[in-house]
Amino acid sequence: MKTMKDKKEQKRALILNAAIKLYSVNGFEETKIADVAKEAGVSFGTVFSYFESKNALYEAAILEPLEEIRSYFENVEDHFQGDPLDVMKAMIDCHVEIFSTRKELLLLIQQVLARPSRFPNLFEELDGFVNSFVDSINSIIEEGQKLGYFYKGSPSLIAESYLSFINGIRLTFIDDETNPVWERFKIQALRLFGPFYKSEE
Amino acid sequence: MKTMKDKKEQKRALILNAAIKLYSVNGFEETKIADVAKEAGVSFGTVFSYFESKNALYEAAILEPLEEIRSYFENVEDHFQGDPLDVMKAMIDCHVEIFSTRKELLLLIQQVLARPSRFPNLFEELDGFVNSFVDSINSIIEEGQKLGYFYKGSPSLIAESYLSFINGIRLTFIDDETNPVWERFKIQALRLFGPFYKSEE
Amino acid sequence: MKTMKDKKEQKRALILNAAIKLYSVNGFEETKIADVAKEAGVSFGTVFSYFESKNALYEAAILEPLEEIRSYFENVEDHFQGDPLDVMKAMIDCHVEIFSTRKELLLLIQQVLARPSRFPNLFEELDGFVNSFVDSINSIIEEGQKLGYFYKGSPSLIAESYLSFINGIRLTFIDDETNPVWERFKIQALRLFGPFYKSEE
Amino acid sequence: MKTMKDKKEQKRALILNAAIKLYSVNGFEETKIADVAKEAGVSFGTVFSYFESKNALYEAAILEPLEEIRSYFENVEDHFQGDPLDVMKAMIDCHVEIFSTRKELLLLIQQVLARPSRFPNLFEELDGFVNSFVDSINSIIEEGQKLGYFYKGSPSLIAESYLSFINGIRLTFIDDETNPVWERFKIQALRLFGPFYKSEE
DNA sequence: GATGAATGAGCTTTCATTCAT
DNA sequence: TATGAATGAAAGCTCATTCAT
Repeated sequence: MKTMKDKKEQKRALILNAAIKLYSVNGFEETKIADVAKEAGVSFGTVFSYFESKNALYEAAILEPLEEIRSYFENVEDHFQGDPLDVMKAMIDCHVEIFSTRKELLLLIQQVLARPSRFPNLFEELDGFVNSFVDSINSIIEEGQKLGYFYKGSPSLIAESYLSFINGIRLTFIDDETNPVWERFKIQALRLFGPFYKSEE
Repeated sequence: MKTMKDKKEQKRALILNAAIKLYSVNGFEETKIADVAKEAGVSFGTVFSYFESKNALYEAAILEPLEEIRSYFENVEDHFQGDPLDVMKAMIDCHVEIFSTRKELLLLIQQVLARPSRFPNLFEELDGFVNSFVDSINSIIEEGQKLGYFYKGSPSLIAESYLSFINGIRLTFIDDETNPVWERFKIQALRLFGPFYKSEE
Repeated sequence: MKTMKDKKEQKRALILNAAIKLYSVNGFEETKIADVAKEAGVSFGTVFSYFESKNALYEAAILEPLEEIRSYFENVEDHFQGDPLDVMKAMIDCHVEIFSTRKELLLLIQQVLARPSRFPNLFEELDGFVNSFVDSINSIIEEGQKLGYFYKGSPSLIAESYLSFINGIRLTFIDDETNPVWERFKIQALRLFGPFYKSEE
Repeated sequence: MKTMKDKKEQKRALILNAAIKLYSVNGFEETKIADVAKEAGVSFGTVFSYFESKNALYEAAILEPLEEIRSYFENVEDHFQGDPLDVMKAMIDCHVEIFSTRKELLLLIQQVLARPSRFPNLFEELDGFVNSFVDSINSIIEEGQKLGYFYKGSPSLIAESYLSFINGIRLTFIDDETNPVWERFKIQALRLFGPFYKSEE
């Protein structure tokens, strides 16, 4: 009994991962369910016994991985301790790690952001995600501003700038996945918060 | 003779603009030639007398507008004079103007960047565009670094950061088109170059 | 042993009744085996342990109930005694009772009659049923004609008229199931045999 | 211009007739659009440029022929003149002609009547048709009753009986199309109105 | 050159049937 | 025996492209 449930779970994951891969590369319309099935190594009827429709599979391919990273954006204070500067540095490390290794998810997210009217439910979800993040680091930025670490000015401007920046990196340099490349951008991300110089400079 | 040529040119533009609008909102696959024809106010078959195929129309919809803005990214020194700081400020003004008003083009560009294998010719073209820009402002950044305006470090890192940033803004806040919103981001863009503070702060 | 056999019999009946209900309402094609299973309260695969195929289930759903009523059409003389007029009145009572309460069976029969080439075996069976009925009351009608009760003319014409009439009522007023409605048609059925007036008129 | 419109009209009729033929024989679900196309001698994409969907084609296949016969059922008084008896005889002649030659339409109608919930719009239309007919001959029957031609009793009972009768003939003896067969039933139809004998008897 | 009817490949989705458990 | 996951044939429908007018 246990084994059967596990097997089902496993097969579902197989399909979902195939979907994530293909959707992210080819987009919703040009991804064919037959291709997903082949990639997952199942017959294509099977895809429909695990996911109700092509649309439902797309939603799952975005929302389920989103859950895995949600906490690192919406509960920043829970994950990173220390003074505001340390928190931001740790957060940037974490986010850069996510953005550099999760290209597929970010591409999927971008597909949705680029077509709000086509995917209204998903768009709303992702829009909420963005807003939650901005809210989530608001007080940290304010504290950092008081301590003189960060630029004065609207915390949400800074938060939005930061998010746009890492998102922009991901989308503009789509082929770069190597860590050293991403490593270099961390200092730039930090500079959106305040006038930081690398110690060795 | 002249008039007829003009009329043809005009009809072609009608179709191309309709294509830009619809492709940018709906993507390549979900944009139907019939919809483009209707939006352009021409008959269905006419689209095919001006553009060889759906693919060709897509390429034109991206490459032709790209030409209009190319110069502002690849010949920065020709457009903006003064010391490096002034040049960068003017360039940011110009680019923000372009990015805020040309949402459609940026969305189209993103569609291509997100799917290199699907649109290899276009991708190569756009990849070259990015690299040209980075090269183009290299010497300006170096000069600014010498003058102490800008952060030390790889000029291309700074250039790439900047491009990613404005692109990220465009893509993350897809619905914002109002100028005031974009205005606020200019200072953040500048901060990727060096530790700047608004005068009123 | 006995109990197990009974249980099987019972489960089979459960499935068959569900099939009769759904086939009659939705027709052969639009009735899904999964729906039959759900209606019967058994699991999906179980249907196939009792009936070889969807086709076999359909045949059973028609032929088995048909057996229950066959005798009242093919052995009229055995069931109704008296002079021809009384026999016909009793027969009409009986048939109206059957047609008014067995809507499902009549709908199934009609599905077959309407598509001889699709269900050749079933059609032949039902066609034989009709002919048997016509033969079966032939002598009664002849006798009634001799006694002056019934119209002169071909007995089979009268028999066919009668059968068509009750069948037509059933099919034309598909929603009427109330007995009073059917009661009114009895006198009309009788009038196909001879010029009868209700006593109260 | 005229020619083109005519050609389109002609092709539409080709498709509609093929649909009528196949739908009536095979029913809605088992009729494949590909078969209709083949029967009509067009490619199957063409079917969809004349009719929006399989459903729409089905509705047209029923409602358009229905219009052709509607008047003979809903405007009985306009078509048949004379005393009530003559009107009824003429009407029966007309209706028998229609029912014997229009098997396909009657089969289609029956498909709808048998599945009200599947074809609600069509069912409503046809139900209205039946009621209109019953209303339409009401006064003629009443007049015939006053003149002593017809049985006393509810005119709508008689009207419904008559309609059920010819419908029942059509459906019970699906294969008979020869006129002589139908001719014999006319006297039986008339006997539902009153106690008539053929002159030669 | 402009039109839009005709075509048919290719897609998503359904569901009877099979079969391992 | 009972189950329900897996399969894949088959269907409706879309739409880029062709081409006769």
